[in-house]
Amino acid sequence: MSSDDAATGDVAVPDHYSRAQRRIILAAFEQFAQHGVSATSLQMIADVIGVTKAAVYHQFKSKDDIVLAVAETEMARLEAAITLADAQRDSVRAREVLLTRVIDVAVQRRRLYSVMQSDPYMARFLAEHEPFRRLMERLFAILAGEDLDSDMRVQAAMLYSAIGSAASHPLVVDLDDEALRIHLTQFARTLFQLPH
Amino acid sequence: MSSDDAATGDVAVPDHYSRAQRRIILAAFEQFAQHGVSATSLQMIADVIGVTKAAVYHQFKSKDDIVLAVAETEMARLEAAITLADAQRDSVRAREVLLTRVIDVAVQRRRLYSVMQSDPYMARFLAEHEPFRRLMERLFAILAGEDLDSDMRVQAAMLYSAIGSAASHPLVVDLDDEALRIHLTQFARTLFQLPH
DNA sequence: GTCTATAAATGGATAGAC
DNA sequence: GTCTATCCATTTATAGAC
Repeated sequence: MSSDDAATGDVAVPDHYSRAQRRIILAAFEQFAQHGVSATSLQMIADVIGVTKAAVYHQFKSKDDIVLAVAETEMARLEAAITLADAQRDSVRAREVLLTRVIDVAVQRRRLYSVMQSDPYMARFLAEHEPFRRLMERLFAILAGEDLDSDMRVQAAMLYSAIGSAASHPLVVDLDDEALRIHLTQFARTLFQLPH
Repeated sequence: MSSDDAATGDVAVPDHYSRAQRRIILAAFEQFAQHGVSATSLQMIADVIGVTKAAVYHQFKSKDDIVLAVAETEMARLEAAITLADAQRDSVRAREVLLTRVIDVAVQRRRLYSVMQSDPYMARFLAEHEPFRRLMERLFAILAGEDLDSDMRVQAAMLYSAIGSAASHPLVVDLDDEALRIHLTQFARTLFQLPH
């Protein structure tokens, strides 16, 4: 049920995962964010849900499959933002919309988001994951505008990673969502008035 | 010998570590950068140096002690930058000097640097490490200027984490040091012309 | 300073009962 | 879908010889 989805906050978990799988995905993400992927054992995930390791293995045949499911879930949020941006009439508006959405996601997810961007295991995992690479291609293409200049793509990549790291910085945890959103927006807007 | 230090690039390794300990620190950092702290075992570190685990344990009594030594080594670079900045006559120059040095360190260290800023294990470790917290206090105080406004400290924290993440982004690995330095400098300068 | 050997715990993963 | 029980590899860490 979609009302159930909204309540548990797992709106973006792809349809093809069962209820049991979703509980694992959410618990895993929680632990990944707190301890990092490598330091999170299946036992820890099982403990959070209140089942045994074997029950977890019944839903996912390996730890990497759980990492993949977590990645897919988070990628779905980005995908939605990119698709919305692509639907805009001009590239300037597309960039505007994408930035707003990316900042929204970064604010809502905060520490969770940093797992995707900076966890060493996740980074390696995503680097070899084609769908993720394509997603980043699309994202940077929109942020860089029609500009084929490689400098702009570097700037876009820097901006994107900067948003993620700035949103999850310890000094920022005290800010409420609205304040953080304002800071990040100012941050991004300033950077895009680049004298290039 | 200092010529030896320069050759092996371990200039910043604090004096009180022996040659054997330095080799471990350098090897550990290498592995931390590649696999993350949690995913790096003492066996991996020992293999890089070509000794056994027991030899490593003879130099450091626990893995956390190695993490600490790595952190101290990297903090020494930051400390040098901050001390130099503090020696400037006015706060504007101090900020200028600090930014330049921080960017230098970020460029030189690149992927190594991301361990300090984004590795989940290291982040937890440093969060409870008083000397590191004091170092960050000093750094943000200089970046924020005399401005006691908490907004400026947030901006400073964002800028600092942004520099680190931007410097270690995959899309940036192809850039040579000079190009990266220019990008990061432009990045930082743009951000500090904030309309506040 | 380095080695072999080993302890004790935990990791990922599987078999088979309920 | 969940459980108990188990396997095997690897982990941190120590003891004691050279």
